[in-house]
Amino acid sequence: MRPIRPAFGEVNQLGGVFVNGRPLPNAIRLRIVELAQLGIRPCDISRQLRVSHGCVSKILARYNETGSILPGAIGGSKPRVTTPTVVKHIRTYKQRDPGIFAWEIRDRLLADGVCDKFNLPSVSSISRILRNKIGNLSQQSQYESGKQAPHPPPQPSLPYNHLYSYPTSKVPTPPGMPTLPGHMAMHRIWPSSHSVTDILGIRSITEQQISDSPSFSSAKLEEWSAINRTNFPPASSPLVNGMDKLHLEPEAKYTQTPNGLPTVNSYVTAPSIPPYHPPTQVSPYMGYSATTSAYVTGPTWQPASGSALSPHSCDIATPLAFKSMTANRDAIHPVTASAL
DNA sequence: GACGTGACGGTTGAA
DNA sequence: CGTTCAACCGTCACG
Repeated sequence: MRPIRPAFGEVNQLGGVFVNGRPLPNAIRLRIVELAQLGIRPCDISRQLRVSHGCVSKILARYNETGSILPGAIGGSKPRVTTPTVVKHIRTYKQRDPGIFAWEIRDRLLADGVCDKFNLPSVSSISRILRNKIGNLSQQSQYESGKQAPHPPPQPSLPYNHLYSYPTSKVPTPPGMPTLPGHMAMHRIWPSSHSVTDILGIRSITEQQISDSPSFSSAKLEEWSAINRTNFPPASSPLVNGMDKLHLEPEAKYTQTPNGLPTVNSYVTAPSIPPYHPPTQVSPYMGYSATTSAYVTGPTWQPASGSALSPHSCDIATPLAFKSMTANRDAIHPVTASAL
């Protein structure tokens, strides 16, 4: 499993609880964007949610840029460009033309469709490959060329390369590919994504998944995780960035949602909203959950009561639809969490 | 006072 | 299986 994480994150200057190195719960992120959309100033959002203004600024900026409220993919490595297939092709080229230059190989990789411009190895990479992996080409090549087609296998490479076309989230904005405009980013693989528009107005897939499906949990999560960096869907590559950010890792892992979502409660005295209660099901990340709840339900955040709200609570008219949606999520996410 | 930004200490996950 | 490395995180402080 994972190392036991700090049972109680840390407390920032505003009194908010956070876990160093980890993203804020999606609920909070969502809340930040929501409030911003409602015209609340970032500084007020910061104070209200007890999130540093730098963070608020960052999240809003990201949202404006990508249309996603989700954090970027954390960890992992860039997928290698010099995949076995690529190496194989390079070898083949070299075999066929021992005097070929690295840049020529590069061109050929591109021309032959072995690579696209985004996963095309650099000349230096090719040189390295030639040096390290195909160094003994002369001998090896003869041997291999014997059993391998003289010409580069047309397709076998495709699936593989395809997979790496836009490697991962780690390469959100490949050279030549400008960061996606927010609106575009929002309508990618997961249309609903986390756009506030969707979240506030339209029932996004997410919401549906969560609120419509009582059993929403592992299945959907898997589905989501499949979108995550780990199992990156190659097909979505061009829009990878935004999509990638849809990974729900933080939410899922932290079980933050049950607690994190709550936010709504603080703003809305919605009778329909179930009283906030700490999840009884403990996930591996319970620690964080707890903190999150503290975080969210901090002193001025008394969701359950619905009355002891932050000063702004009454000023904000959160759409009812959203309220209920959130309430639903609130109720359901513990399951999600436990499923993990 | 509001806000953008970079340093910092931290986590994560593929290699 | 532990380490490395490069990505990301949020906070904080500065301007």
